[in-house]
Amino acid sequence: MIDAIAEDVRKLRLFDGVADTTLRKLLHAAYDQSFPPFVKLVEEGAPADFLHLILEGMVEVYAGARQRESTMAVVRPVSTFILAASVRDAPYLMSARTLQRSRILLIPSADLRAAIASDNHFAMNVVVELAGCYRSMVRHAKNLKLRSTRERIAAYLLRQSRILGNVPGYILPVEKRILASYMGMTPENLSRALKSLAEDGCKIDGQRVIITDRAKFEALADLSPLLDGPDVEASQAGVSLPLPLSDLQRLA
Amino acid sequence: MIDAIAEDVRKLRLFDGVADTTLRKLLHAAYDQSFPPFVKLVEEGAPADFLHLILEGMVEVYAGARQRESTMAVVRPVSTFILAASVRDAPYLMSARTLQRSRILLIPSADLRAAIASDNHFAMNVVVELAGCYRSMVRHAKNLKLRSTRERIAAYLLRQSRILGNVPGYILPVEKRILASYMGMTPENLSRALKSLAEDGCKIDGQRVIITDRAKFEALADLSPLLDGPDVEASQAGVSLPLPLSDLQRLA
DNA sequence: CGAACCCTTGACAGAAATCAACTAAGGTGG
DNA sequence: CCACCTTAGTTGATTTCTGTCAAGGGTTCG
Repeated sequence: MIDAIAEDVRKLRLFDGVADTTLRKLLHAAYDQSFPPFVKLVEEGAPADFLHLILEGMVEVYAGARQRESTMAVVRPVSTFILAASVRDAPYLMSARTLQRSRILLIPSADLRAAIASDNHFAMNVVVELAGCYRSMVRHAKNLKLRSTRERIAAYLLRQSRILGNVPGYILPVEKRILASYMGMTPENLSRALKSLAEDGCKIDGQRVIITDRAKFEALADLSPLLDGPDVEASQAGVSLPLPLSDLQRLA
Repeated sequence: MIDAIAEDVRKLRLFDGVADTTLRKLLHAAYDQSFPPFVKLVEEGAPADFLHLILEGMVEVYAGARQRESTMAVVRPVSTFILAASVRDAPYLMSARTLQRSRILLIPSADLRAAIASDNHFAMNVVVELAGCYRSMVRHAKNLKLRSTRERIAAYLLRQSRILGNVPGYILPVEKRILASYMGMTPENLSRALKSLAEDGCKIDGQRVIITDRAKFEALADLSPLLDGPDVEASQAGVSLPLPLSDLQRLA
């Protein structure tokens, strides 16, 4: 079992170059489990007993307070989520639920901390991963505070295109209501804003996005590495922007 | 010189229990420098050549885009800022400037990374520190997305009171325009909102805050560890909420 | 076939940004 | 020591934006 997991887990930057003994210690008490869609994996406020790695599927990380709820990230393979709570042995600050059937690897937080303490190389990987998570969250906050809703949406849509190789069209990777929540607006507001983007060079038809006037749309989105991240780093970040890499998302 | 610094630096959780040899390596090429108020220490987009530690004074961490600008944090001694960029050898995502005369310790990022790689204990400290920074930024984002402006303000004001030992009154640690920016609103809006809080149990007179009806005000603020942090953790986080600990801030 | 649920659209109310004017306080230089 | 200047803060009027409520279309799934 460990060997089967190890193969998938090796793809993770977090374990890159880590000694086999460390990996074995991390995996010996780990669970590799498949969950149906819409299952709550993590409850905010609960003690962080496990580090979660998503191997397959899609997970929404969200937070709530006083009836309200907001999507903080959508995580796709292969990456970790809520690493920070695990290493700190602190309560989760965010909840998580599957959006699709998902395969999740659960590593006991105590084992994680032990591995950090004993394996220098692994510790360095955790540092880099955590720093990436932090930078993702900084970008998220910056987006909320420095861009208008139309700009946020345009930046998001153009970013997706760029990640897929500057394709002119693609399919939205997540439901619009989740997108709306992620970007800090209501679904109604997103709907209206998307419609209005037609005059800025981007047409949205259902789940399909078509960039009709790239130059004009780029001017509105005004992508910047400091707000949107270099492509490379985006895929390193554990808790990051939705990363639509599956074939399904390419426009037919 | 190193010994003089080492004494101050030892207060930092980041260096707690770290071997003297590591500390010496970190400090041998470090600068310990005093800056006047309103000096830019860090420019976003620039390569992260140094880890910054604030030993005395007050530093504003902020970000800009397209004319707009937003305060992301106000940092007080003794803590680090922009640790993530340093360990990743990546461009700063945020700028920083002094708000008062401040004493800053600058440690070359390369030395920092070398120390992480060679000293396991230090690496663990960095992991914990970074995780704290991450959690602070998550809380900041959650505040923006889950609370209304009045709630954000009330939570901030009550948090300060709590940090100072549940005092009924105190002096605001930073200018209101910076507070407004930090909380994602205009100064005008903050001004009006502050005034309106009188009917919710908190009177603001200039820089002075007086909680007149604690029960009522607590109900509005609705503090939660998941949004505001436990007192302990707040002071651990490197990039964190403004922490008004100086005597000046206690109400006469 | 019906029941959810997502998305859209419209009408409205509320909140926030903007613009402008004014006050107050602190610092500078005569 | 005072006049002046700069800047933070406040207040008001107005516009723009956003959330809310309500209704209807479309899809999926039992």
